[in-house]
Amino acid sequence: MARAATTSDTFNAIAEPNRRRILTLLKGVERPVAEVAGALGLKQPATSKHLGVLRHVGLVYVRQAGKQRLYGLDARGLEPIHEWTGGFEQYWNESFDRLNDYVKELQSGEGSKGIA
Amino acid sequence: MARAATTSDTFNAIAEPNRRRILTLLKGVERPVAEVAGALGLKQPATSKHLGVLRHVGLVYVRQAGKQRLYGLDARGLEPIHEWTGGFEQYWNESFDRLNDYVKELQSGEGSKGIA
DNA sequence: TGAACATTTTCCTATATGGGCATATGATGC
DNA sequence: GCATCATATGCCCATATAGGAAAATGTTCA
Repeated sequence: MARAATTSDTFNAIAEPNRRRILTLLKGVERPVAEVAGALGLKQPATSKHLGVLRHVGLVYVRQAGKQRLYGLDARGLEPIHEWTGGFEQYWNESFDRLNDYVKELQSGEGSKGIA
Repeated sequence: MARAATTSDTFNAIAEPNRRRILTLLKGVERPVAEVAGALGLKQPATSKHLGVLRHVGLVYVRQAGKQRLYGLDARGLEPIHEWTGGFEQYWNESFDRLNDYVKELQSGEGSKGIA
């Protein structure tokens, strides 16, 4: 089984670097596809597909403005991810100490293999 | 070009649901591979591969303990993601208002196509 | 050294992806 | 309706995955 469809999972949607760049580009500003494409250095069709994925997971909305379609940010979908990672906050501080202890253990001799 | 290798990008590493479950399982507890596999309902080799990916991006460390290899959480790699999503916090509140305005605009008649 | 346990690695398959190109669809204004 | 601009879709390719099965490697202990 391959990975879960990017179109249904926000984590997967933002796993693609260009899509993260798009979200950043849309902070506070609505932009037409061509403009996003230019900023990314991608062809318009590729950009359109990325926007489509972001739209499917709801991170972006579109509205018609004349001949153009303006894409805008709907960041609400990022909150769950922020919360999920936030649930590890207590550990990424603690990690330092624990790993330091582990390194010390290695240096004192009886550790087994390499770290990481 | 396909997506950046999951082995080098934390965003990509946590895009896989089972890997997220693994990280959760390792909160505050080191566990041997077999135990993780049991909890996930995956075969041991598949689990080993997921742990390998997490190890490559540094979200997990291993240490030998007798015949077993105990995996532990190193959550530091999640902080950048927390920060990245945090950079959108001001927008996921604002989004409500903006989208509400948009919806109102649609209902009042002159909007163009569908939302989202 | 050899047996037994724990985990990793290799090989294989079905599937999903990103991007390019060419083309279809949609929207505007005449 | 028609020509034109803006975007979306269909098709193709090279590549990356997840997971299974089988075999290889590593570790402990007698």
